Amino acid sequence: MDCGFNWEYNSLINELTQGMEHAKQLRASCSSDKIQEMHFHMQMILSSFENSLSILKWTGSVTQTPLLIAPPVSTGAPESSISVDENPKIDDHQDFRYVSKKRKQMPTWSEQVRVSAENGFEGPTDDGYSWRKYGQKDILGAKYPRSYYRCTYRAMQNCWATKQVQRSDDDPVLFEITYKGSHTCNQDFNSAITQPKSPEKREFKKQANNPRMIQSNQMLANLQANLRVNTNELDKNETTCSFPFSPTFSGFVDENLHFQISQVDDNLVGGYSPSFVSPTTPESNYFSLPSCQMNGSRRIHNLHHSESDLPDLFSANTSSTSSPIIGLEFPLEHVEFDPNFPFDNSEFFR
DNA sequence: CCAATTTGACCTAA
DNA sequence: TTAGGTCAAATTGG
Repeated sequence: MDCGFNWEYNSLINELTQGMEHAKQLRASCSSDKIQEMHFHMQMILSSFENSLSILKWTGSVTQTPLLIAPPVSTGAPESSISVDENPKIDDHQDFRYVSKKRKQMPTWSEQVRVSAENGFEGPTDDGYSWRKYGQKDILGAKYPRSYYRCTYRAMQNCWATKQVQRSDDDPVLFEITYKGSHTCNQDFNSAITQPKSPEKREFKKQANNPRMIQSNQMLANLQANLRVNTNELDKNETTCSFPFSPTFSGFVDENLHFQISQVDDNLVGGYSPSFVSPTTPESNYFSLPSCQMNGSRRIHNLHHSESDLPDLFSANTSSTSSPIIGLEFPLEHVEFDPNFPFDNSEFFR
């Protein structure tokens, strides 16, 4: 059993274990009056079932896939481990540097996130995952540049999840976040090692004395009553969209966090998982164990985000991405709520 | 010093 | 040919 299959097996065990735990807690909640808690546990149980089924479906499909070929290990690029190309070129390093057909087949889904001014733009500062910005591009016809992020643990844990962030032309408080590929990393594990100060906090410190920022934040706070986090347009029409792990929960209000997770309607859940795509990158089926492990010599940063893109600060609202795949205890517990949320909103007030 | 971000160059797909 | 996506050297910042 190679590392990849091990991963699916462990994920499956993990999912089922979580499901059982939540079922137990649900049973306990039933004896009390905790409706919200019951709702939450029910969602988690459903999520566990869906994820488990997805893992099984995917594992089954992969074992029937003749294209799962061993790549040249030296490249280390994702495209090298599996290819949907009928004539995969596994010798040419150049062919693996840029987007391949396999990458294009990665599960893709979008979210529209509207800036919430509740609590003066306070909010979760991340979506539970660590992202590193690797590019920004001016897009033809778009007022704002598009930012490109990939998982921080790409090299460390061979996680090839990426996301693109595009601010809406018409509505500057609305951001379209496109996720490509699901996380195969265990960010819980990383976060357990250290919890460094988030870049948002560093950024805020930097900007705290900036009068313009103060004014902007005050003005933005005035929008408070009218704005809400919005994740309900998750690109239902995109047929290629497939989401390996179902949204974890929705509509859950955590009174301790003073934060409302946006509603995700039931149709959306159903529309997310029919065509399952690998919960892990195919290369994780090939690479041996070390690629799945942490590099202990490196300093591990967790829950950090770009300082330049607002949606990062709110993406933890999106139930679809808020839970780490492995080791999920309770995603909200890992969300940092930064009251000093830095937000370069100067563009609004030019 | 090290890690994250920025940004111009490069590559691919359409 | 060109727009979009990615790389990687330079820069920034803790």
